[in-house]
Amino acid sequence: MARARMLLVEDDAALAELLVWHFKREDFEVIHTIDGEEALLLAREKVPDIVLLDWMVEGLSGIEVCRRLRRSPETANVPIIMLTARGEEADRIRGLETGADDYVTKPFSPRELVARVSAVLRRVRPALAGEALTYADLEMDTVGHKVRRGGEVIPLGPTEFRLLKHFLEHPGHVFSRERLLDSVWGHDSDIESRTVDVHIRRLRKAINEGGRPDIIRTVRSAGYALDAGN
Amino acid sequence: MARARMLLVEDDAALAELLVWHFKREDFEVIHTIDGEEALLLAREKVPDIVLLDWMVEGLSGIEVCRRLRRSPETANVPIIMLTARGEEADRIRGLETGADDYVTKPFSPRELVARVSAVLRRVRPALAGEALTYADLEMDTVGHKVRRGGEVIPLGPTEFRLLKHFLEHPGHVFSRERLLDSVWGHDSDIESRTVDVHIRRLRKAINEGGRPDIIRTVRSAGYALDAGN
DNA sequence: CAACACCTTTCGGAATCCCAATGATTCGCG
DNA sequence: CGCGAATCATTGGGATTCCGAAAGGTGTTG
Repeated sequence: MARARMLLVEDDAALAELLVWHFKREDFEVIHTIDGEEALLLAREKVPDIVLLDWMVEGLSGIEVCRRLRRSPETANVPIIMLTARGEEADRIRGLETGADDYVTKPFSPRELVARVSAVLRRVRPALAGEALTYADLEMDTVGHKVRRGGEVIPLGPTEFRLLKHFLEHPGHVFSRERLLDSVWGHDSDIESRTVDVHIRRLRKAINEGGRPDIIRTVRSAGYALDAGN
Repeated sequence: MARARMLLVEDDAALAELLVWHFKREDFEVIHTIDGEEALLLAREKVPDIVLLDWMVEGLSGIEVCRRLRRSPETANVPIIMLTARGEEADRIRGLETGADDYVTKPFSPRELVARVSAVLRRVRPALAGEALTYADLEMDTVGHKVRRGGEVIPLGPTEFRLLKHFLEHPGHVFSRERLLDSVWGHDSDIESRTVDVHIRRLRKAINEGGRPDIIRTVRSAGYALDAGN
């Protein structure tokens, strides 16, 4: 699954294509439109994680799109980066004061834009900027204490959460029950090592809900590991 | 009281004076130093709301200061804007990837810098930028001490108000009772952590009035978070 | 000084955890 | 291949921890 959903509003076809290519390579899901009105509809339909907005687009001016996005509750907190050929200071200030999070003037390099997008996302949705732990179709938001598989939220008890976190921090690595008790429970817990089995089972049950493939591998006489197969 | 506390790390005396003047006019409390080492000490002593950091300063390089600020838990989330004469793309990208929130190349106009600072603050600490805080259909007017949900005004006690404000400033983030006591009550309050539960309950009761969906999530053994689901 | 609003502590109930016993699977070896 | 031994999976119940609702306390205001 994509790292983040981006709405790109840009009427210069060549530039748009270039940006789409770059951000897709960065594992973004990019939705592109050239029209301001349509942008608002698209944003409402499926709220994006970030918006790149050209100052001059069809339909509505970029600044008006920005203002309307900010006014609507669902999209009020979506970060917006303005793209423009107008390098005038007054325009830049106006853009920022309208509610844009950043303002980039053409010509710019795609790599710098990627860096700026990352900087904004890091701030707004840390889970989207690499703060999240992922493995295969599993993702864990450590800050929000949330786990998803294939986009669906998975409820976990505290111990299962810590257990999965430990696995996600060392994917593929096999851990003995004793080491898991050390790392996940704490150095001084006098818990039966068989108890680990129980929590492994619960974790499996939770993340394999609905017939998904098991991604926890049992290594006989050694322990357990996170492993999607192959 | 000042709107926000700024730490300015800049060794060009003329530029520093200019910036101090501009930001004081914008009602910032500006603390100025020309030295990287001292900047770190000052930042730890009284955590600023935003840092302006010149790339080349005495003592340590700006980029090193940035990295160390990020590494220290108290200052890890303070927004940083890099100022520099080095306009090279590689430098800009490097600055952003180090954890800077924005990167401004000299020469720049003070007015634009003010606008960029405001844009970053609006994002990170909206309350400091005089902005309304919003999340889903909730909105808080920090200046007028008013909270609405779906347009309807919700009456809140002082503690519930501060609590909600803290959540709105860090949406999605799970906070332990201890951290909430620190952030919302104050560092030196020796209050039972159970008390937090009660205020959470009241907050819930108030904002969910009339059968609205609960947007405060309880994370067992971890704390609470503002979370609209999905 | 009484009424009010707000804050804190207490206590019952529910979610979660740990353990032990039983059943299932895998491995080693003749 | 087949049998025994070892390891793992599963289940249910008792103990524990943790959360939520009501009662009790404190300060403030008119």
